[in-house]
Amino acid sequence: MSYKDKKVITIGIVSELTGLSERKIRYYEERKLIYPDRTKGGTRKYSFIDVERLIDIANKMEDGMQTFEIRRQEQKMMKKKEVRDKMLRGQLNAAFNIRK
Amino acid sequence: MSYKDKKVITIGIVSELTGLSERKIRYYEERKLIYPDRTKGGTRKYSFIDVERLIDIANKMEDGMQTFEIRRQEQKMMKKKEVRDKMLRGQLNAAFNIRK
DNA sequence: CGTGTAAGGAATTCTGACACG
DNA sequence: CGTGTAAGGAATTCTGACACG
Repeated sequence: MSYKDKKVITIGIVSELTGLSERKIRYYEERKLIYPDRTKGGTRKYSFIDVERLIDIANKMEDGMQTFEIRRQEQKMMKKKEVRDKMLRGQLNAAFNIRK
Repeated sequence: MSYKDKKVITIGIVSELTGLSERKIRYYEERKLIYPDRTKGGTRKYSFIDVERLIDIANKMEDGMQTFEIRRQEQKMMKKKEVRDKMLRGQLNAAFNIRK
């Protein structure tokens, strides 16, 4: 796992990096669009990938998309990816079995 | 500038990442071994490179090296790098002048 | 639905100092 | 010299709620 995925940034910095208010950032979490980690004390911690994702979310919100639509769109992408990966694995297995 | 160089991590997280006490981390700054940024409020912000550097410092401290030695050693490395870069630039210029 | 804001409290960080060795 | 700690204050973050639309 690279530095991009390490959850180490507090919400104030994320707010500066993205230009989004802390209120918005917390709200997008409430709407299951983002999943920060927490310190023992309860402070949120984000990764650079989260920051990139928030910027992406912000763009879609500007385009008039609603949070549930963004979430659904994301789930579709994940589904597509899963199917693609499953097929790829199937082909790899087939290729190996042929050799046996 | 990559994510590694972005100063976005607060001292508590850096402490967890490096295993060093906050006291030590602040002390190494006082000794000019590390240079965090600050928020408007005065809270320190570190980069992943700073974290790597702190781990390096910790190792040298364990080896019994003193802070001023670590600083001096670092300055020597920088000096070497400067000379190397200067020579490289000189050769590049020479190569271009030949073509003219 | 998405977001601003005031409210009160808790977690985090800051500095300067004293201590020990 | 390097580091722990108690002290007091300031900056940061948290949650739940009310407001508007």
